[in-house]
Amino acid sequence: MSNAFVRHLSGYGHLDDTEKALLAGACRNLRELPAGAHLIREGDEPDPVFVILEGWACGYKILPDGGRQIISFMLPGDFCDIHIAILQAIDHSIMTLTKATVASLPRAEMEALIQARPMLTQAFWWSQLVDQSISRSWIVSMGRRKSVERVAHLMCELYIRMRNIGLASDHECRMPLTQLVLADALGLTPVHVNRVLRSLKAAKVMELSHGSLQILEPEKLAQIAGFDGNYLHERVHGFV
Amino acid sequence: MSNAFVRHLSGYGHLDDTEKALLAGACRNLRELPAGAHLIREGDEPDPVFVILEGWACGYKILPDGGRQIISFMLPGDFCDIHIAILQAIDHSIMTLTKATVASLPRAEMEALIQARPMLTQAFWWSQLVDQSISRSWIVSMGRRKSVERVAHLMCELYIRMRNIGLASDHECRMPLTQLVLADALGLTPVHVNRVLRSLKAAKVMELSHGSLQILEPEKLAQIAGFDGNYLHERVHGFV
DNA sequence: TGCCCCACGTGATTTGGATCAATATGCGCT
DNA sequence: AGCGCATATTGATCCAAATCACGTGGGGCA
Repeated sequence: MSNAFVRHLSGYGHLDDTEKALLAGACRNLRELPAGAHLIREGDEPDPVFVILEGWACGYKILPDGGRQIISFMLPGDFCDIHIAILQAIDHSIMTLTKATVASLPRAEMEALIQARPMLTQAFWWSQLVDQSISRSWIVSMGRRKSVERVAHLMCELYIRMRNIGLASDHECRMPLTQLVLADALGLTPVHVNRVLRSLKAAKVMELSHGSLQILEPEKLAQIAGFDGNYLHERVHGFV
Repeated sequence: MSNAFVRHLSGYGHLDDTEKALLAGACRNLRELPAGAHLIREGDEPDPVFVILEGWACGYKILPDGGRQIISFMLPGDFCDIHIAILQAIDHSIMTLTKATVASLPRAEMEALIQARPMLTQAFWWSQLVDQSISRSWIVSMGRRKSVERVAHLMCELYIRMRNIGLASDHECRMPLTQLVLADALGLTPVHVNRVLRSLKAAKVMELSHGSLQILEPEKLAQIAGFDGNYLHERVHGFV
């Protein structure tokens, strides 16, 4: 399990082996969850931080009118709810999108680790900066891109993230998102997401089906998306 | 200047006086800039972090088609481009929205401070978490809220942030945003922002004019916005 | 084997906000 | 005082995406 964790540990490349081992060793309570299980639900008591070892999850908020907006995707190696654990305020829920293996890192362990190894605080901070960049690129998508461009952009982002943790082969990777999930992430309706996906397939640019993505014309896709992957650092380079 | 800085230093309430003084003391090169001046422009060489002492600034990205999306607002006491300084990648520009007084915190100073005082790293991290919450609430707005709701939500956010740094009086504060800026932040057109503002004024809910905001019916506004300010922590409570 | 549920697919219609097109209005500068 | 530019206002028209309505197909389960 440590292995799976350390292998995928993204954004933490500047940690030394001792620190990675400490982090991995502090994880408790390894569990396998089905798709659609909640790690955290608005209104729960916050406590541990979750780490995803296998599978995908997403964070989302529900609006007064019942609408759902997905605000983040979490892939293997990602920490799930640092926000919630640190700020002690649950302002969103987290749900698995696939069968997933997760471990929890109890608050007390995390505090102790951070005290012992200041470098870990930096690692969390930097990882947070990457997440922030992703959020901001979503803002740009939602604010200024049309539906096809949004879909294309998200596919680019997720493909690169999968590649960065070694889970993508050549222009192809697992992409376990239903059209409904995609719609809730992109601020569109499932109906319209469907039409967009068909048009991208018809244009032989990319195809998303049976939970996997095939990029047929990478340059074309990136161009439609206006995608510049610079904000997705495979690892954050230390500045100390 | 230290005074102005420390007074507004938001999200850093758990720092002790020594640390606040260190931070303030490390700032160099105090300057007054006119409205519309760039602190950082995509393509520049990254180096110092900027701190805003007086005035407002915003971060934005320009799209291939020339469109602009504003991704953040920076108020007095905010650090401007930690992203850029740390990740060493300039993926957005930062511009003043008003006449502003800024200081710079050179990278070298910042490194030294962080080394000397691990608590500062935590402060930056936590502050980052608050920023992230703001970004996520923007994603929700852009994805699932209609134009009036978006405008209302942004006004609520900015009013509370101003209040948190002591710059708002009772349901009234400075809000130096043109309708064009508002449009670029909310993913709308200036024309439509205009109509929304007039309708809110006609409904006697709020009024935005001459660079200042008056909230006439706070509950009504919050209700329209679906606003829950829990994510805007005046200060982050330590978890160590 | 058949039923049900959930994800996907597709047409017809509606609508929120964009776009286009003119004016106004205020404000710094000479 | 008056010119000139940036910002605000308002109407008419257009269009991307929502909404509504219905059909399809596969996979788990009794």
